[in-house]
Amino acid sequence: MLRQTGGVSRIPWVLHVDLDQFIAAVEVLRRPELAGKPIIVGGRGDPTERAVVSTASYEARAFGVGSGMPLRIAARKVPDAVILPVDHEAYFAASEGVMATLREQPGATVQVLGWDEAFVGIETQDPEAYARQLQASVLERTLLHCSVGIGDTLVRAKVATGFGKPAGIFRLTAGNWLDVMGGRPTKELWGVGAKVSARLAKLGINTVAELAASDPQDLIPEFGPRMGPWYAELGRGDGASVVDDTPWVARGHSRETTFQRDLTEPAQVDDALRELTARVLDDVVAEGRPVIGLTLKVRYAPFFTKTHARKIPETFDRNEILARALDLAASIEAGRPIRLLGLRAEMAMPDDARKGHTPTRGGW
DNA sequence: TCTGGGGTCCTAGGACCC
DNA sequence: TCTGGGGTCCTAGGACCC
Repeated sequence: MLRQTGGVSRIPWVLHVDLDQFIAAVEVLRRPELAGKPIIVGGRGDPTERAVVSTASYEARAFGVGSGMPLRIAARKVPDAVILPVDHEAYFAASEGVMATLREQPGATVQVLGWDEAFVGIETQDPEAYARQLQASVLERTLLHCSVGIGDTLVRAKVATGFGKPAGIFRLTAGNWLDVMGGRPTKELWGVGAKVSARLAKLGINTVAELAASDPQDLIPEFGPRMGPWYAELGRGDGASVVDDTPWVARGHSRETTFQRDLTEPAQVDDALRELTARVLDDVVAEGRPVIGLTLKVRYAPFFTKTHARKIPETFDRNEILARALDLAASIEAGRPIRLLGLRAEMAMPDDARKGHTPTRGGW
């Protein structure tokens, strides 16, 4: 993959750029007096409500607070915390500035992964120098710090970033992957969570090195024909190395509501569903593509989730879709208190928009 | 008084068809 | 009386990510 350009050999690299404590950092930018304090951002900023932590500043993380934690538990851990409501517009605006800066970098192909992270594909002799320049540009333009992972595959670049935090740079390639990651638990891999790591352990695979050494065929009985071999590849850090800036096409839209008090009456469920349907369909209308399926998600108290899915004809109008949603609600278990209701509309895809079938699950 | 809200993709099993 | 084999579609649920 070496390419000669003007007598200088340029090598393709994947950079993974990740903003440091992004949401908390954006809040500090508009309220500088918060710098250095433990900040927790989540829900409406009220720790007595049902909500979870979106981001905690490093000062709050020192108390054991992390994203996904119930807000009231987090508040209990850090009595002096500054607790702020989530402000999507502000984070989106800051994110736009960051991504625009990345796209301005010479020769960069940018694949956005979320508000606060992106892959950047480049060809260079010196990826560290490129990364430092990129960090400086982002800081100058947005006043935000980021860490950069350098890799020869997407997976290695993504994992490398964790070793660069905060505000640093780290390189992971086929050459040092096993030295750095081999002894670590499989759960530290991007795409392996609690459940999969436990199933791997059942097969005697506990570390990344053990997963890397496993025969992909041996993983098929446990994980299926696609995911089995994919996990083995993940253990080696292998996989795609091309950053893809193809514009993203949504597969569907969903809305969820967690009720501060559990719903108990069918009429309450119907009302909530009418509202959710209206919001989901507004999103779908903006896309201009027909709805081909509905999924109703119900979380019963204390913590048990059920989904009900239905295909629907592309020709359905708003009223027919609402009727089908209410119909799905009829399958809800009567008498059980309901904590959360969600509705997802799956949309027909444009003809050429289906990408290749690499298991990705939310990321790339 | 534990548990967000927005997504993506995979798998199993039954229904159905030829 | 016994009960193919291959394929596709649909539903339900699982897992993971930011």
